[in-house]
Amino acid sequence: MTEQERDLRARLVAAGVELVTREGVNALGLREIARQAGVSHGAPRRHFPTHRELLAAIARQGFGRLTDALAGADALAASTGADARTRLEALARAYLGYAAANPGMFELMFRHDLLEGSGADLRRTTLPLFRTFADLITEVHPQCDDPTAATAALWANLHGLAQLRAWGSLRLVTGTEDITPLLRAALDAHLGPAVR
Amino acid sequence: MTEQERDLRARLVAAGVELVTREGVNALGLREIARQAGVSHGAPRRHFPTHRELLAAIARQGFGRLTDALAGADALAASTGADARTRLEALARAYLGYAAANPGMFELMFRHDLLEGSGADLRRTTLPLFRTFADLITEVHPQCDDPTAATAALWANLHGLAQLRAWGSLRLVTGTEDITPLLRAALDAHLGPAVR
DNA sequence: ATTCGCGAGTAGACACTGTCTACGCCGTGC
DNA sequence: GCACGGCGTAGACAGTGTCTACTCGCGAAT
Repeated sequence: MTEQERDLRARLVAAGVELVTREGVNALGLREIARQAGVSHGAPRRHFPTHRELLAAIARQGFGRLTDALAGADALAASTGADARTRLEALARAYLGYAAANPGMFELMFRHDLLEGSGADLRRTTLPLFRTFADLITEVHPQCDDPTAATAALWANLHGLAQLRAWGSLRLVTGTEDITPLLRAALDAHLGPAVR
Repeated sequence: MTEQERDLRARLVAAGVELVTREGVNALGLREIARQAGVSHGAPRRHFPTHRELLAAIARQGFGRLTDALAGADALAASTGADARTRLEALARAYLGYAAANPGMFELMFRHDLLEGSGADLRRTTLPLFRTFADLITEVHPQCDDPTAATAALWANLHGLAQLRAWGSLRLVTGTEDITPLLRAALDAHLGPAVR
């Protein structure tokens, strides 16, 4: 059983991932994905009742890869005996790095109009990711009275940096493509300065 | 000259604003906007060479309203003799309030795939908004060495809160629809605690 | 005053999309 | 040996954005 003969369901998702990575989210037409997978335009219907459910499956793959990237970055940082603050910085860099390296996929993942109906499932896949952040936050801020709020606020900051960079306004405002000073400012704000 | 007889260009934009406010961004088909304005589907082409340029004009209206809302909130706070920190809080609330009250418009405003080509102009319209934030930031943090980065980081935090709330993940994580604790955490992080 | 030109809106064609339906095909179980 | 059910094909259908005649009305120039 070769690559071409796997389950059509997995092949369609793989074709979609390939497409969204190479051409962006508006190249993810149902017929285009079917063409990419080498089947007729009616074939996806046997595996996904509607176009949006296929897109949701593609986005799920993206969330999986993002979670893997974050887990890998955290494991790498933890293996060097880094403290919680440094590990959080590694996580943040991994989040922004994924968004920058996969702009089309990142856009799809948070396009709730395309994922409506399966959005609840997708949102749930971010929960372990969130918990990783929350655990490190409570380690950095032991006497924080609302660690969930602090974690959500930091996550929102990272997410906003990713989105505004993708939109192009950060380069307009800062004059450079490099957002590491912005990331540093955000981390310093939420976690306190790096050196105390 | 009645409401129905104004320039078709303005009427199309008004119809689009109405549509996106009532039905969301995926109701903004070119033919649908034309129907809403009471003209044939070819009429918009005389005023907007392509569908995206019409959408960009609609989004421009949204940015204008957002800027107005922020300016109004800042003026109101300033008129009561509030300090910079309180005015920044009012601005932040106005930003999140606009995003919550006009979810469709807010989504359209940052959908760069729909606004490609006119995106640069739209981004520029956010510059005065950004300067308002930056001025207040330098007032709160006089000896900040990079106020632009601090301002961009705060803006990204607000934007991320707006987007993640629209996406629904904040409610999943915090268990409530109220994001004021998150906003407070973000403001405390970037500006320091309210009471020093 | 008549005619010319042109801006503006209409209507239809075209290629494309997502969804639905009828059909054929092939492997499995009785 | 045969019916059946799952899977992919192919066509129809309504809808979309864009493009191209076509018409109508009005202002200007002769």
